Amino acid sequence: MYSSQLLKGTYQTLILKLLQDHPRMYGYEISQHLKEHSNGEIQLPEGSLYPILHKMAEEKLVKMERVQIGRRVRRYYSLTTAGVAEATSKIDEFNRFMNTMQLLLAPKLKPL
Amino acid sequence: MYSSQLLKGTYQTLILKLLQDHPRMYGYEISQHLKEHSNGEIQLPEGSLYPILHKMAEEKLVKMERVQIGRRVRRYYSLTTAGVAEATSKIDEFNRFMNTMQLLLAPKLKPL
DNA sequence: TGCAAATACATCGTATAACGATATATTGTT
DNA sequence: AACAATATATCGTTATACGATGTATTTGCA
Repeated sequence: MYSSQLLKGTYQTLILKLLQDHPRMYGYEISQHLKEHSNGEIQLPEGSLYPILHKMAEEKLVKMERVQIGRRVRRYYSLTTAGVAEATSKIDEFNRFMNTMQLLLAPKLKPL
Repeated sequence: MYSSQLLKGTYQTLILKLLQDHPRMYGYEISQHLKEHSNGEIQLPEGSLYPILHKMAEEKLVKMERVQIGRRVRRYYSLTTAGVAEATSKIDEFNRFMNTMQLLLAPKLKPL
């Protein structure tokens, strides 16, 4: 696991990216997907996941629909039009950010 | 400027990296260096900079020495032995983190 | 000469996130 | 029957960053 400090501010971007690539996902599915595709390095805890999802719904970046699965109600999230734009923008920003950081953290060549 | 969310948790790493590459630096110098070498994208505000520096001094990652410059006292910071180790470790962690993020945020190829 | 901008450091109060702990209920496995 | 996994939720605490603000010195230039 990376220090929680690093992850801060990236959760929303990661969730937007996942919803960009999938028509709809539910909370638990999102957390499992991140865990698996990061080799266990990113484990989004429930205490963080659900508040983020609720906030994004409030901001109209995602829409939620309840789907009855047996006796259980599952909450699916998908991107709104605003969410699609936000996803693109956040991912782009993160890529630029990574380029800058790579530049700044690149090993300094020892002078001859 | 990147959203402040993204920068959170990277300031300490950036400062450690700078001190790794320079024998000693003072606060204002650090903030100017970051600004210039990021094309203005990273502007570490004083309200963040000095508390971080004080905290790192408290944690014995850096040592501070006052140097008289004319009538002004300049505070130079340099890495301690523990700071050198911490720098290496933080930079390494950030690089691994970037690899993971690049993987997760890579554009998904459209299936044929 | 005078005044603005740059240099240099500092702190307080606020805002935002993230997270551990905890709770609830269902479903599948042993 | 008991336990693990599935699925969602919230409360209270902690960590961090930051805007605003304050002080003082030095440099540049009109």
